[in-house]
Amino acid sequence: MRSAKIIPLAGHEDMCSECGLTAQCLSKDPADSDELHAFEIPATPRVLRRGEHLFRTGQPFESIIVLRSGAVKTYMISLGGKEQVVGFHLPGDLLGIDSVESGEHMCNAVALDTCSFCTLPFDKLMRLCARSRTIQYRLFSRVSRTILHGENMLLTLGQKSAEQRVAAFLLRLLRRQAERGYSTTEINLPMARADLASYLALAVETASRVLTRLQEAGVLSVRRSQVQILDIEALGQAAEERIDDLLRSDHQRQVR
Amino acid sequence: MRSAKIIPLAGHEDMCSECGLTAQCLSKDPADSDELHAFEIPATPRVLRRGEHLFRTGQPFESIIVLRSGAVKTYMISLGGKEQVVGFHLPGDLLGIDSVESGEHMCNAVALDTCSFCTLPFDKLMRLCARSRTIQYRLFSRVSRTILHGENMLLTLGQKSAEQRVAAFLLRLLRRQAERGYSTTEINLPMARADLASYLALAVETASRVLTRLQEAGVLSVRRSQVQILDIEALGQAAEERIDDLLRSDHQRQVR
DNA sequence: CGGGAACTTGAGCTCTGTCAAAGCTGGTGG
DNA sequence: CCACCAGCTTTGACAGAGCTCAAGTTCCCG
Repeated sequence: MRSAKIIPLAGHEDMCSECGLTAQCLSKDPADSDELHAFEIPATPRVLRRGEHLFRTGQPFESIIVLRSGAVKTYMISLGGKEQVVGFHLPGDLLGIDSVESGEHMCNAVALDTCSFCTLPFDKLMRLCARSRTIQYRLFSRVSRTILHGENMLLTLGQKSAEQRVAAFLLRLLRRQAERGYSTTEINLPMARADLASYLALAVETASRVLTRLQEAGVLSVRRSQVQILDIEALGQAAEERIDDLLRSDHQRQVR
Repeated sequence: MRSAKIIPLAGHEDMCSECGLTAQCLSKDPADSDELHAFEIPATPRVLRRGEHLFRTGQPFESIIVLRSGAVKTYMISLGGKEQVVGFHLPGDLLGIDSVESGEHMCNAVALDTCSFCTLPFDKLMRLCARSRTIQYRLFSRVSRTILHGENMLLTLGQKSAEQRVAAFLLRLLRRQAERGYSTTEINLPMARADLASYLALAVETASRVLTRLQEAGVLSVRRSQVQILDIEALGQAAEERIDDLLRSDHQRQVR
């Protein structure tokens, strides 16, 4: 096991205000950023490289983690010793909320590429919540979204075929990228096929074959981790999902 | 669609203090019960009969629901119009937290038998959280447990066979009954086979066959919704799960 | 007591998993 | 700078767990 050397990010004392993630993080309101600061939140941002762990099962849970850049996968080890991926996380995502009750981490989190993150000590966060309604509400919103996403995963695993699952997965990635202002035609899969497959409850070979099939059908073009979406409508059909305006072919962002 | 007639439970003005669920609900501390009261929480408990809905997809989300008795299933309808069960809920469980972000219910909740529940207006609950650290913490604990359970479901669906899933499901039910002080040898399945199967991402026929097979193996005895556990160790093996002391054959409760 | 819903059982088929092998690729060391 | 190697990915062949369709059986409720 590689040990996780956590590197403090130099030269950034006041990250929250210059984070660029404020819309993704706990509060949109700059005023709240001061509150975060007053509560000594966040601690100095850290950086990890690919393969290093943010935390492991059994370690004491003390802080919620806010991912600032990079990608992280969370996974559990079954009694049989096999790995099961339970989530992929992008900048702005919160990690660790599943461990509040037990007080120790219930899964493992590993960097899929170089990533940086803030740690919000949970007790401080709780105190802050009691003071700031905005932040309290944002936090519950996030948690609510997490639970909802889990329910949607159940629906996916319960009703969709291998092809539909992979297509739906790609759509979700695209949507998340769109929300963050990234490309809606190109995906750089940060995870290995095995991870993708595990997450979707498929065999690696099946996941691979599905991607090949989607490529042969002209829906997309894959080369290792590079995925070009050629026909988003077709991808939507393959997933049996509606594709929202965020992803429509003209790629116009809805402005309100 | 049957309309949900919500019947106020007569003759109970101060339910929280006589709820008997305090250990399951938001606070163990009787003092906090006063706080709940001071915030006009809960509203008058309600009763629903089998088949009636607590809420439906798209209805405005205003209150968290605490189930007091009976059993409830939550489900979503996929684009194809098929029903997907996403949860079964027992007394003490919280319903609706997945809908905070969107402001409207994202799934349906229906009573599997006669059940009673309290509604906690979410805004009042938020204000209460800001005042009582105990309740705030308990609420986050619950939410954390919910997320963790979702992750465990992913693990189950990703790695377990039909037989293992059914066995694991029964074990979980037993464990929940044990926590609530009910039998650890007998289960009265409140849901139809179809619901059970949907939840475990199986066909009805498969679920049925698995139960038959477990019966033939002498692990349990099924008759419609009545399940007698004959060999809990064998059930644990069938589920590939460790069985905790709560369920050990002597049925002694661990006292600390 | 009868009808319908829920459940079980059976037979056949298909999707996906498993096993095996070959192809790529990026990183490392000579 | 190039060659090699380990790990990741793809492809192929095959088998089997679980799904589908269909027909019984049981049970509940009116």
